Amino acid sequence: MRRQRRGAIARCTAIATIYEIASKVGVSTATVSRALSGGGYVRKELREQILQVAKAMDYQPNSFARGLVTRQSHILGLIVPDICNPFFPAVARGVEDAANERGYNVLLCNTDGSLRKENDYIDVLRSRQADGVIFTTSQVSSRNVKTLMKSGIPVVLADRRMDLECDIVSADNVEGAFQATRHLLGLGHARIGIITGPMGVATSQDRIEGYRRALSELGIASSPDLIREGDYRERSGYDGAMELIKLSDPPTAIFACNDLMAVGALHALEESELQVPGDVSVVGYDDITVASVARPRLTTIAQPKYEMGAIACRMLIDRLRAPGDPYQTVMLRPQLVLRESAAMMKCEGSVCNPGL
Amino acid sequence: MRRQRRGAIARCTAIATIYEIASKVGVSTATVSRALSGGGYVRKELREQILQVAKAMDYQPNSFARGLVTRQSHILGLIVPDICNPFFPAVARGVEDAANERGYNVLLCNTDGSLRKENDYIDVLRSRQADGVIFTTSQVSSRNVKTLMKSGIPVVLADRRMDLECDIVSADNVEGAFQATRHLLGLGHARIGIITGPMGVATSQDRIEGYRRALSELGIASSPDLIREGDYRERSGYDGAMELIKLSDPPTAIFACNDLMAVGALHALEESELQVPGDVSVVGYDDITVASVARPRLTTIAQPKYEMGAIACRMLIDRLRAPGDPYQTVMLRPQLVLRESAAMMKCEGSVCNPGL
DNA sequence: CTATCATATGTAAGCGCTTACATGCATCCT
DNA sequence: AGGATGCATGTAAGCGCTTACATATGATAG
Repeated sequence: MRRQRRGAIARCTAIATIYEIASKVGVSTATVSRALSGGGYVRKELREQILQVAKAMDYQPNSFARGLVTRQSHILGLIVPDICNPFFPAVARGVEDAANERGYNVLLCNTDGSLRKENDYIDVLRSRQADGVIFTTSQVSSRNVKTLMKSGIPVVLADRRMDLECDIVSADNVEGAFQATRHLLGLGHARIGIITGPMGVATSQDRIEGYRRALSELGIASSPDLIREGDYRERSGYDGAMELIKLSDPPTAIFACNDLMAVGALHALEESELQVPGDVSVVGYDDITVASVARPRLTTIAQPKYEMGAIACRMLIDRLRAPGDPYQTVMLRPQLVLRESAAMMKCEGSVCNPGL
Repeated sequence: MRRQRRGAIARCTAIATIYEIASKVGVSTATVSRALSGGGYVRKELREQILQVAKAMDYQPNSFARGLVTRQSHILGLIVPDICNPFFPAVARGVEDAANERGYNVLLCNTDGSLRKENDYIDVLRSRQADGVIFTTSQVSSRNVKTLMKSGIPVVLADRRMDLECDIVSADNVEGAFQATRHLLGLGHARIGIITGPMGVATSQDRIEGYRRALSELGIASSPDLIREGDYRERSGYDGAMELIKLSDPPTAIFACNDLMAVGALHALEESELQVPGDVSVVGYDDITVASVARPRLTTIAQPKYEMGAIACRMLIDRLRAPGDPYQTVMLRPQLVLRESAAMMKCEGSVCNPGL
């Protein structure tokens, strides 16, 4: 006993189907489908008539039905720790713009760095047949990435490394930290403190590496008491700076591994009545909005956030077309942004370090 | 000639289907479906066995197939002008958290205030059978909202009004501006400049209204030359402030209708070597991150951004269950955040305005 | 003049799932 | 005993779409 087709019942609120178009035009659904998709043979006038009727009915293809047969969702998952973290909106924007250009949509997934939430979202994305996933989270569980890839869902890692072969786009953190440190060295600073991100995270390691490399290039050994571990939050920048300036031989410059911590450092110095950049120079990392609002304005390393998102997204979509191609790593160049928080070291009568 | 079922061909990379579970357990797909969904009768041990097998196969229901028959996508569209605008990440986060709690996912739609992009996204959302849509855009075309509602897709407006019956959640902009202005009045300021948002937008109108109301409560007429139209961007705050201080009888306080413009005003005053709050007090609106980073820290009106998103989302989901219920408007209370950019007016020998 | 081919359209299967309906069995009531 | 009821399971239709295949027609080639 056949149930009646929905098309037969007038459901004025719902969206029209190709059945309705077909019956109105007097052709089969196959022809309508061909006319709408542009594939296959359809007489020119017929196609135009169909298009016109579809438009008149305000037709929109049901993407569930379409996805079910084509096995493509045109959905991309974007996994971020927290969109409220000022670093990510620009990345997300880059992803979205690139996705839209190619007819994809973005499902936003905030994980708060929680593995549980990440796992849940992986299930959601598999269930929704996401065509691909972009990870920007700091601690990717490689298990989840593997699960996705095993399910046939390609993955791109943005600003992240892993013990796993896959596509990666990243801003060169070693290079960025190197630039920041060399800039300070060039201004005559020799004792440069660093407030790092969490040691467990690859980006943190890279930035420390860049810092070390710049120092050693000038034959300066990096002293452990000048290195403070932070957690990328303002408070830890404040604390780190406080510790550094209380050292018996305090640094004349501080490199904070992100802007939020740099702002914290600025506050600590302000409270301690140290002038920035008069007494202590400060350099940040990321170039988020607050960097140009803080007083003094932060000299910082700009990351191409938007581009990172856009490129990650394009890599992902390219990968969909060429699943077999070798994995790529795209390294973007961070850029030093000169503002007022870093300046030439004061020479108090004694010898200045030679500039770079 | 029947095509072979996919289930028959081993496709190790793809996700298992209920057919595979059914055949492994030796029951029909209907029973599997019932076991997984929890509806209908299934013997207890059988259900457990099915659940176990599903787990072992790492099964995830195909949401396309499911959506096709249930006519529910569990997708909510979130339309924002630009997620990079610091106001929106928190709203988005609120939406997402509330959505997740109830098993919904969020499709992020940046429109840049462009009607074309908005139209495109409306089509996408209809095509994807979105269960509901949240608008946070400043200029909603009521046509699009109507289109959605006609397609049976409920809509909630966040921080927005319209010439249309629908659910609305909003922070009371009249009240917020009133509080800001009254605070300045209370500090002894009588000449208070205002830098508004674009006049075409309802929120701007409301904030002007609040400003006027606070002034008239003390019998002060609002003078047109103290009102400058801005566009919610930093630059226009700078320009507006510059114009205001060049007045023959310049204001002793400036109320900028958002923090970005307030920061712009701060820069203008700094450049003009006017002390804030010594010479001029400044109050902003929104309480975005920069408000607490700017020097002096901005006294501002905090909007419950996260709550606005979360409540909008909950209203939307409630509406899905009760399509017939009368429309609601939820008004949230903005809150004055006291920082350092506004202070008691200097009394230069002459008469002070009486505090409030 | 028939074989070949490009064009144009229809038929119907099937994507993976839910669910109305049918069926079967045990239990319980009158 | 016969019917009603609750539980457990199976059968198969159908959600709206794409697409392989069948079919038909006119044009072109040999």
